Amino acid sequence: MSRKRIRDIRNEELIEATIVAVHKRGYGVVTMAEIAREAGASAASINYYFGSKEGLMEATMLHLLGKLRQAMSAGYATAGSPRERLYAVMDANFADDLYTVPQCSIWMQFWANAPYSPRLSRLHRINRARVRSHFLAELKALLPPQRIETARQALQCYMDGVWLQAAQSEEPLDPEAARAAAHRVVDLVIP
Amino acid sequence: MSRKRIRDIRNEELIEATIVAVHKRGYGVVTMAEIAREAGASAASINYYFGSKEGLMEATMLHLLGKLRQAMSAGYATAGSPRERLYAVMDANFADDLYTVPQCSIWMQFWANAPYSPRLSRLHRINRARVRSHFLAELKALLPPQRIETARQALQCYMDGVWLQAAQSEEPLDPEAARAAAHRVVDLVIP
DNA sequence: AACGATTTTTTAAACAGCCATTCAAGTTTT
DNA sequence: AAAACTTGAATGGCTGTTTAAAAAATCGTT
Repeated sequence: MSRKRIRDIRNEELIEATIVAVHKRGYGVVTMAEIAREAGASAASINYYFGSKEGLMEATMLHLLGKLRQAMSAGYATAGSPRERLYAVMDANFADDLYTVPQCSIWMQFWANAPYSPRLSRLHRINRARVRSHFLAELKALLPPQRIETARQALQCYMDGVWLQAAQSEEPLDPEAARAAAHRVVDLVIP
Repeated sequence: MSRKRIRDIRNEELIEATIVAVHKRGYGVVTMAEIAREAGASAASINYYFGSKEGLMEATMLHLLGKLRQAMSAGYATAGSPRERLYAVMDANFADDLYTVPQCSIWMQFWANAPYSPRLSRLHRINRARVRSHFLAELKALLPPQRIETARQALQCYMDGVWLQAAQSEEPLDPEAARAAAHRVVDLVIP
């Protein structure tokens, strides 16, 4: 039992440290030593747990993807209509514990590096397809078929674009305002 | 005269090589030697012309930003109404000679690295502010004040989001289709 | 047109530094 | 005692930049 526990604790600590360190220095530039220092551990122990730097990055993204998926599922449970479920998708993306500068920063680094790492690009494809199918399912109930694809593109690209901008921000973000803005965009696209 | 010429030729060659090499390998990973090989030159000559790797990157982005600004100006000249000028902004972003995988790829790398380089983040701020003011100027003529900001965000984030997606593409892009889709999004936002 | 002098361009080699990963030798936990 | 965990130090390799010297281009003068 605690054999599992200690490993899980270290994993989480190291992943949190990775998020902070990558945010501070950038994915391509950050070193194992910096991440280790951030976690109060040694570079060697990271390899002990994750095998390599790439393994650590994959685990970190897996962690964030999990959080996002979970937030989305939670929102879906309480939404009662297609439009509310669209709101829920947006709310999940701009949830208080996801829409922060360091995390948007990581996402940005993730996007930028996905084309050069099969493991990362696999995660990227899976996540994008999932979000896409969520959008399509709800839009089908709200729009005539010939307008669905344009609306989906507008909404999905909007979400990406907001994160992209957020990653550049030098001040803390305002998740509540982001959710309100996202709702207005949904209303703009689905009158 | 030809004293200037040779320098300009090398500059352009090296910048083109940078675009290709960064697209192939990623900003943070690409080496001076790889860029040099792509250009058929030596790493030392890059430093001779650009002073450093960061100087080369800045020059490369300056080059792309110039192309974008030029495309936008050209479109503005022939547009006769606010809506057509909005189309023109979109058309510039998805112009045949800008909306290609390698260039979207570079833009992605640019975005990801801007927060860590004062020189790059300066360029980023300038470009974003310029696009923003173009949008605002046209939207002012088309929408009541309280709806302008939401529409601007929707359009600007859409543009960023499409490029972000394009950078992940493994096939050549279809600029004409992208322009048509962008026009539909404009029509969606400005009925 | 020719030619030596001067400036500009090119690069091979040297330099100095940094990095991810491994490993052996410890420490802690079970 | 055995297994799990931790790390300092060593390894091997790669990087951007500088330097010095050669090659090419340009220029002033005849």
